[in-house]
Amino acid sequence: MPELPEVETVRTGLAPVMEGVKISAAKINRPNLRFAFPPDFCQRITGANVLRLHRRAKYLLIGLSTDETLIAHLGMSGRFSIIAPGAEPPADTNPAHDHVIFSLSNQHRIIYNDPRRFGFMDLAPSHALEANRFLAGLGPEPLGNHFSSQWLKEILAGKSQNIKAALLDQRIVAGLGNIYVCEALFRAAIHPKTLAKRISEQRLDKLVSTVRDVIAKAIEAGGSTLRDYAAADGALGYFQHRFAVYGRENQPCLNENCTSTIKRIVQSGRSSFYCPHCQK
DNA sequence: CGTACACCCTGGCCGC
DNA sequence: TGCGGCCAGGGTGTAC
Repeated sequence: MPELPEVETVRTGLAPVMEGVKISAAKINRPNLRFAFPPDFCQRITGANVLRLHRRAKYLLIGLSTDETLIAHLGMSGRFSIIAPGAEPPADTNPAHDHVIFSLSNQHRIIYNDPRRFGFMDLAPSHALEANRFLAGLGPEPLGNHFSSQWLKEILAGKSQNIKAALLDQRIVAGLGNIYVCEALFRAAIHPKTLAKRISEQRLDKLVSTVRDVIAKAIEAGGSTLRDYAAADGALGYFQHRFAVYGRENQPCLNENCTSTIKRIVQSGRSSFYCPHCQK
């Protein structure tokens, strides 16, 4: 489900309820999501105080007073819900998929629900997070200073990949998914099939700024709600209303003076949406 | 080595 | 209304 803006929205929703609060109990309802939970998962987090919530790429990072960090990935359909004291879980989630339940010392519960179970959780030492198998090797954050046209030029050299696949590669830039790659390429007027290493530095500059812009705007909008995504407080994102190409096959291109319609092709097994007239 | 593809899983939607 | 087929925001392991 969630790409970087959705995970960031989840983080800002969970932080006020979790930060500075003790995890009084934890329960997992199945031994594994996508992967097995780390050994003694519940035992290791029970009694810990939550320090700060962070995010890296599409990973939610929950720093604990035990000097361990809980790493959570929401896969395609993962959702955290905050249940206030006496309140009921959201009616639109199937309780059969409530896989992890955290009980907090402030009487709130946090439920992790994930029908497809593509999400997963891990624990890693907070002082050596970058060595964790999921976090090691991630590329720069799209909103950070290390993501630049110089970096792209460097890392794309020698690769024979189209730009769509390159931007989905988390080692090249961390946190983009199918939606925001499609949107960024449209705004940068780059055809998704373009061989990445052949894009000029000037066009890479434009691409870097459109990636930054689309991600920043999506975070401001609270992410995109397509099917079941909602922030932890239940709020719906609304960036989906600003999609220029994603999910708009056969609909008119929104650029002024363009009479073309949006096309859909499949690249590396996923849909790419683009305007054949505006993106070269 | 890099790239391509199958696969993990459920649910919603579409067409018949 | 029921059912099969297709599609979905991701990441990994394996095969070339």
